[in-house]
Amino acid sequence: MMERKRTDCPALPPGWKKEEVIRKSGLSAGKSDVYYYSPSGKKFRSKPQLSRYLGNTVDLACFDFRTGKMMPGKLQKNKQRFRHDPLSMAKGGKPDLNTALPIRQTASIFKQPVTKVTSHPGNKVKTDLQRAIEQPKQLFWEKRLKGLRSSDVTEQVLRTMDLPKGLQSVGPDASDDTLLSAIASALHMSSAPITGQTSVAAEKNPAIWLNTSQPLCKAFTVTDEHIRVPLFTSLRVITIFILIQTKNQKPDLPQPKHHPF
DNA sequence: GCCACCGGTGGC
DNA sequence: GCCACCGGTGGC
Repeated sequence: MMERKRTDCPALPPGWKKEEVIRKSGLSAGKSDVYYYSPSGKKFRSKPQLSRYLGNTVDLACFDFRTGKMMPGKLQKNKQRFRHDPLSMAKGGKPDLNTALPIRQTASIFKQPVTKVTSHPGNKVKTDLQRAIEQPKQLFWEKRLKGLRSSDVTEQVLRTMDLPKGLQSVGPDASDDTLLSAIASALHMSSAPITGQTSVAAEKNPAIWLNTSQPLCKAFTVTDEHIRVPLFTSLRVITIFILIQTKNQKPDLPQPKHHPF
């Protein structure tokens, strides 16, 4: 039997292999089928099947099953509709109770769900539709960014950016270090305006009042003075403020595809 | 019973 | 018309 090669597939986690098999006979002779093999050897013959298996751990939205590559930009046609969207509901779907685990916010390019810890496995979860629709979020996830440093090609650690005047962080164990990362992340991950935490109560009891769609940063206003800051202090500080301003004016700016860290 | 392989078809 | 997806089955 001819040896068919299973090749590594860099778009998938380590250990996954891709195989292409040419049809030898029949009406479809000459066409090919693409299969994937998990590290444990399980065979997959379609994207939906792969998607069901990988769940939240890998985002296959841009994954092209035939070529095995991520195709950024044009999101691959996504027949997988969410069960709470209007189109699916019209077709008689049931609301999604959304028990899927949220994605861990890390610097890794692989998306990992948070770890579920169940102290009483026998307990039934009460359904609360209102709550079930919104995706749970990790509070204070920016703390993970602490201590991350960027370096140049020679692995020389780059000097950290100076913080713009007037920025203050919010929450336990907050530092300038994480504040900068938090703002940079917010700029990259959301197309909404970045305002910081506008609720005063967030400072007293962040666990309850924190706005999870905003970085752990006290509310701030960008002034002309910020932008007129002398050039030598830091070009990048100016860049960050211009980014904030631009974004607040035009929420539709195209966003970078990659996390900054 | 398993699975490699090709057919059939729904959705575009 | 094409093709992604998956059903069905022949050969083991």
